[in-house]
Amino acid sequence: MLSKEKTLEVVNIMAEMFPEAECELTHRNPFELVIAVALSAQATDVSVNKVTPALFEKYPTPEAFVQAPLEDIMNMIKTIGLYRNKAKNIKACCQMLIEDFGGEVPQTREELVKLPGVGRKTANVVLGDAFNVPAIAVDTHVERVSKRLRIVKQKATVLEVEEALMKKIPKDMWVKTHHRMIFFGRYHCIARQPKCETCPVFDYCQEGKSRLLKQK
DNA sequence: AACTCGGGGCA
DNA sequence: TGCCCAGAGTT
Repeated sequence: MLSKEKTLEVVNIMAEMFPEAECELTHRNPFELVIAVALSAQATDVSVNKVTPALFEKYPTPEAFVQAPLEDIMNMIKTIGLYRNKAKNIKACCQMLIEDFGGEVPQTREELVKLPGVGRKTANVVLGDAFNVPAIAVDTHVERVSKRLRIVKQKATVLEVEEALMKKIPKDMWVKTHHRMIFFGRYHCIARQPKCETCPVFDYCQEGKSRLLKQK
């Protein structure tokens, strides 16, 4: 496995690659962030950003979503896939926000994951981006990059990835690290065709080396 | 741990 | 055409 020191070096190199790396999901407040990130499950950030502006303009608050016709929400998010469950989750989520949390987005992980459609990953994004609470959200990019670099073993679970990153990276860097790894995974260490030939962290990457050997 | 949801993007 | 996408919920 990649050592703590080298993991930190790798993250710093990623920071140089994407100095502006931040959440690409459009959001103006914690509430919109919760909904937008929940909608992004198994969908691209690009496709989510296409539907959220109109959605939040029409339904800006939990109260508005609760009163909205389910059919209309479904129709407005139809292009992102999994839209039936997601539309129902939005309404149920908003209902719970009103009934159990006074209409405000809760600021602990235990409370956040109670919200329908909000799992550990979404909760961690909200904690980090909306409330500045240190957390590492492990999505497909973070998981893939961590495994290719052997920061964790190949068969590690999502939770094990999160724990390993928390152990190897200083707490005050958690949120930024998460964004940098996502950018790195999205634009460089791409799932199907990683750009190993031009990769700044190639020297640290076990999978990159074996992949290049295989090509010959 | 494995399975399902799902339309759109891209090769 | 086939594979995958800033996951969550259920079994």
